[in-house]
Amino acid sequence: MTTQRKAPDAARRNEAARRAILTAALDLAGEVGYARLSIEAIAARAGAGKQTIYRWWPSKGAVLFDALLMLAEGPPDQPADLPDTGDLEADLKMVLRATVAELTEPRYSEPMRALAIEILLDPALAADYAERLDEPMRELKRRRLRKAQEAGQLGPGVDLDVAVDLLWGPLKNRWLHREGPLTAEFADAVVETALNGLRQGR
Amino acid sequence: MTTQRKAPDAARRNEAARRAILTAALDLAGEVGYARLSIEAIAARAGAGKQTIYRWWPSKGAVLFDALLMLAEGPPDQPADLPDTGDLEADLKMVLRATVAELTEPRYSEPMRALAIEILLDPALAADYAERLDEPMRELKRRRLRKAQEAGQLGPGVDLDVAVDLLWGPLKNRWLHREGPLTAEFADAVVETALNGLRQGR
DNA sequence: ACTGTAATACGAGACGGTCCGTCTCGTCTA
DNA sequence: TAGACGAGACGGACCGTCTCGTATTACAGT
Repeated sequence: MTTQRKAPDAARRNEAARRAILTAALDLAGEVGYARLSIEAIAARAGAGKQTIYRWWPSKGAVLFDALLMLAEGPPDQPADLPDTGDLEADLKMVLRATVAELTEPRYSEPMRALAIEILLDPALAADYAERLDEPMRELKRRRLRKAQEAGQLGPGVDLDVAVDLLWGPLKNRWLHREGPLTAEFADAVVETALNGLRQGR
Repeated sequence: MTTQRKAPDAARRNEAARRAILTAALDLAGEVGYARLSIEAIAARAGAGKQTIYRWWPSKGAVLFDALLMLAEGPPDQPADLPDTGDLEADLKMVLRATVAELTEPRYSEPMRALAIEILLDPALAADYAERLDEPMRELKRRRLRKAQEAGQLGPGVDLDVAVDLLWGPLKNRWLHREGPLTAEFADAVVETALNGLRQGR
């Protein structure tokens, strides 16, 4: 058995300290970016001891992850499914535009970029993120595309994972690598081009 | 005027030290990955003083960049253009498969991932990389696609930058985020799906 | 319910460690 | 003889662990 460092007692946890730490992490990530985001700075800003952070989170990335989850919990608008009006192109444009808006929103953008970078460096965090957020989201996307495929709106030979990569990959790339303007127009162009194919154009 | 720290005399540069440093950086990146790659370790491995590194490179990422350029200079197979046999699909598959092979090659993969991460953290390095490698490569890709478009093999409304993102973006994503197996089959699927569009399937 | 007690999370910060980027040193070489 | 070189000392930033009192909390026993 793994010699488990005695687990802290969740019942006695200080909720105010938890929120202060997550808020400080979010604010600092937005202000100074990933490169200068340190646990010491988070603790100082939150008025917390470093040990309080190390007691409840395994890494800086885990703090950021929780902080972003907290931020997303404001309005509990967690959609159980992607929109399905029957018009695949319109639905995809709506979803990708929403993704663009989210990735462009200043309050989210820098902390999310910091988290994305941390994920590249930390396999454990990557696994956690994949399990709790990425894979569920991908499953929603696959499901919507599968329904379209069953309705004959998608070629029967299309690999749904490839389709997801084709639609969402370009957005993620532009965002993470700051390779170009991330606009609703770009989202629309990606959807149209992916659906119709390069041969056919828009 | 910017108070320029007096530039070192390139004529007196020790070529052996330069090569030792670049080789050490490459080896260390492959062995311990980005997270534990330090300038101190590079200097120690190369038998060089730290100052020698700081004298000639502005950052750890710049060393990695030069190291990879050195590695790529073995066989000077720099293609001035992407292949054009007239068969766009076959040409694209060939190029994307080559990209997959390169990103999969153990000797390149880890150092390139380390460089990619460094680029995310260092705007100056990002600009340098974009100017010296990424933008020229993108221009080659656009050029090949433009010829296809002029030959009527690509829809006239297709934005060539979107097309490049659609074709190469999914590969880059899978590679950097280790999101799935990076195989020739995946490259082929991306090319086929992007060309024919999701509606049409393969 | 009330209160006493034992447990423990908390803020603060000291500690040794790694790595940073700068700065001397002699030494060697072009 | 000027300047690059290897070596490494230096102060500083953070790391992750630890040890302090202090303050809260869960859980008695009445």
